[in-house]
Amino acid sequence: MVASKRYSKQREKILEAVMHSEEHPTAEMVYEEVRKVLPKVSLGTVYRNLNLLTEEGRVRELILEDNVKRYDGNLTDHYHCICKSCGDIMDITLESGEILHNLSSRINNFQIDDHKIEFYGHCVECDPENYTAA
Amino acid sequence: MVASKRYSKQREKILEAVMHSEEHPTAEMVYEEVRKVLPKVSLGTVYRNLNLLTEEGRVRELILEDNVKRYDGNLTDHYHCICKSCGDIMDITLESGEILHNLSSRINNFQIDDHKIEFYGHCVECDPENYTAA
DNA sequence: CTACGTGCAAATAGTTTGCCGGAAC
DNA sequence: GTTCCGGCAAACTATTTGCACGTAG
Repeated sequence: MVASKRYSKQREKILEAVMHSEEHPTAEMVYEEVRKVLPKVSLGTVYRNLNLLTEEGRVRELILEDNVKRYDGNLTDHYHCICKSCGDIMDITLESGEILHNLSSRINNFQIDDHKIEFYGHCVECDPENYTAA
Repeated sequence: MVASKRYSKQREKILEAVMHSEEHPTAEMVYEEVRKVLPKVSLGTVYRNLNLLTEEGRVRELILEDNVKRYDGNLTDHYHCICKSCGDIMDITLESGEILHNLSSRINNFQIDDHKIEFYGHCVECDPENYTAA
């Protein structure tokens, strides 16, 4: 049987930090945030709890091109846009999910459970000129 | 001006190893492969040259959920299917590229240059039952 | 001959883990 | 009181880098 999870202030604050963040924080960033309210928290605890919360499905892990784990408190179906200039990561919701699923159901020899899409480009702040051209 | 690249047997063999591999090898795997023909090659050299070849666009870097960089000698537009059981990574070519681009052009405040899709699921070898059910 | 590339080992970044004391229940 | 959890530091994994020597051009 699975061990029951006890309450801990650390875990609570770590979850809050992810949920309240808009910036898909790394473990390090969560650590800095939690430290503001629990100055004695350790980085190890942050890592342990982020893994635990991920396993429980309370947060989502994100691995992008920089090979650093990021965390996302948004549990709804969505994709990500990553700005190649400022590194900003924004959520987008596209109805293409179904379309993709339909398309991909045609793939032979592979049973698809899930998919992941990332868009790379530039956000308005970083490249406003492109918007007139497009 | 960019420094000109000299020939080196190591670089040649490293590129060959990636091109001839079907399994999207990690640096470690490329190292083992190259060691068969150049036993004195060092891991540092493999990393240095994989980065160089990536910059030159001669191979492509792949970052999946496991925090390890992989390399792909297939430079054509394609996506990846990752088997959650055996970890096998297979290439697929989908015409959805255009469809996706069209869909995604509707995204506001973001100029999309590129996108990346990964499918997660099970390959035939790992889950043959699903194919009768579907 | 003059860089550039390699081998080697040390350094770094991100993450995990063992141990012991402290908190939850 | 028992068991889980956190703090700390050491360990680990993947990758990068400095240096002295070798090699391409």
